[in-house]
Amino acid sequence: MARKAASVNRKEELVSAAVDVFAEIGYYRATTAKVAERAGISQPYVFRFFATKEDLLTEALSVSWQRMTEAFRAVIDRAGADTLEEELVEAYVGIMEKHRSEILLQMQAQTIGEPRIVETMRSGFREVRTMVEEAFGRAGIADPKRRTLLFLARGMLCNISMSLDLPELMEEENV
Amino acid sequence: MARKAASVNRKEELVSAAVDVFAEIGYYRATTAKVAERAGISQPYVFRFFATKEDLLTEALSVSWQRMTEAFRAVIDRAGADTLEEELVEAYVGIMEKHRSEILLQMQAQTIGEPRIVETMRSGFREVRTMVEEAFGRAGIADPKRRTLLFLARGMLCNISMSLDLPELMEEENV
DNA sequence: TTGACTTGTAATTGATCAATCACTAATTAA
DNA sequence: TTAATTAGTGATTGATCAATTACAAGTCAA
Repeated sequence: MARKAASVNRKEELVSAAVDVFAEIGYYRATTAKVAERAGISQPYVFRFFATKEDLLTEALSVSWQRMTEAFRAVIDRAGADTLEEELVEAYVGIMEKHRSEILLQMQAQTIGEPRIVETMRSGFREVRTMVEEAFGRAGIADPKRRTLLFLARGMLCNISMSLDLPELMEEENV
Repeated sequence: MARKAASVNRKEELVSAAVDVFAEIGYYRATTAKVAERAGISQPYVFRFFATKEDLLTEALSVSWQRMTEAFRAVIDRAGADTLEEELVEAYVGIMEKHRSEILLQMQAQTIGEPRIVETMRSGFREVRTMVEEAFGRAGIADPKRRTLLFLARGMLCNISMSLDLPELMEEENV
C-alpha cells in the first residue's frame, strides 16, 4: 500500500501547487508546466492525475471549500452562543491569512463561467450559508437569515480588501 | 471635424464591445479578434486605438467606474437625507441590471494582478467609498464610516449573487 | 492633381500551451 | 527470473492568439 499512499500525496501536492500558481498569476495565465514545476513533477504527468486543466481547477476549488466548511464546522461545534459570530469571523480571517491563495482562487472562480466551476462555487456558497444560518438560529441570534447575509457580505468585502490591498475596507472598529 | 467625431465613436464602440466580450467569456479567453468582430472592425485595427490588449482592458474598466461614480453622484446631488442610502442601493441595482457586463468585468479585475489594473480598481473603489461616506456624513447618518462599509459589503454580495445566480443572497427583506 | 494624411484590411509571425505519444526505469507478484 | 504493472519523462503536435507588416482606398489641403 505504500505505492498508493505515495500517489495520494503526489496528487495532493499537485492540487496544492495548482492552488498557489493559479492564485498567483491567474488560472488562464497559469500553465500546466508551471504547476508541474511547482509540484516537482513533469508537465505531462499532471495529466495522469487530471484529464484536463479544468478538472484540476475543480479539484483545487473543492479542496478550498472543504477547508472553509471544516473550519466553520469546528467553530460551530465548539463556540458558545454569545461568541459564535465573533469566532466565525476569526476563523475566516485565519483562513485568509494562512490560505490566501485559496481565497484568491475562489474569487477568480466567481467569474469563470464554466458550468462545472459555477456549480462548485454555488454548492460551496450554499453549504456555508446554510451551516451559518442554522448555527445562528440554534444560538438564538435574532434574525439569523439577515445576520448570515451580513456575515457573508462582510466576508466578500474582506476578500477585496485583501486582493486589492485596501486595508481601509477592513477597519476593525467598523465591523 | 466629422472625421474626428467618427473616430471617437469607433473607439467608444470598441471599448463597449470589449466590455461585453470580456465579461461574457473572461478577459484572458477573449481574443482581440472576437472583440473586433463584435465592434464591427478588423482585428488589427484594434491596435490602432490601443497599443495592447491590457490598455483596452484598462480603458474598459475606467469607463465602468465612471458610469458608477456618475450614477452615485447624481443620486447624492438629488436625494434627500432620509432616502439617500435607499436610492444609492437602487442606483446600484439599476447598474447591475443595465450594465451587467461592467460589473462582471470589475469582478474579474479584482483578481487580475497586473499593476495598472490593480491601480484602476483601487482608485475606483476609493472614489466610491469617499463619495458615499461624505454624503452619509452630510446627511447626518449615524456612524457614516461603518454604514459606508456595510453598503459596499452588500454591493459585493449582490455581485456574487448575480454572477453565480444565487438569488437567495439578495433577498430584499433581509437588506 | 498631386502629395500627404487618414482609415482600414489581409496576411503573417513568433510565441505559447494543453494534451498526446512514445518511451524508460522502477516495483511487484508468480 | 521473468512478465506485468506502475511511475515517470522527453519530444512533439495542433491550435490559438497578440501583435506586426505591408498594403489599398479614401479624404483633403495647396
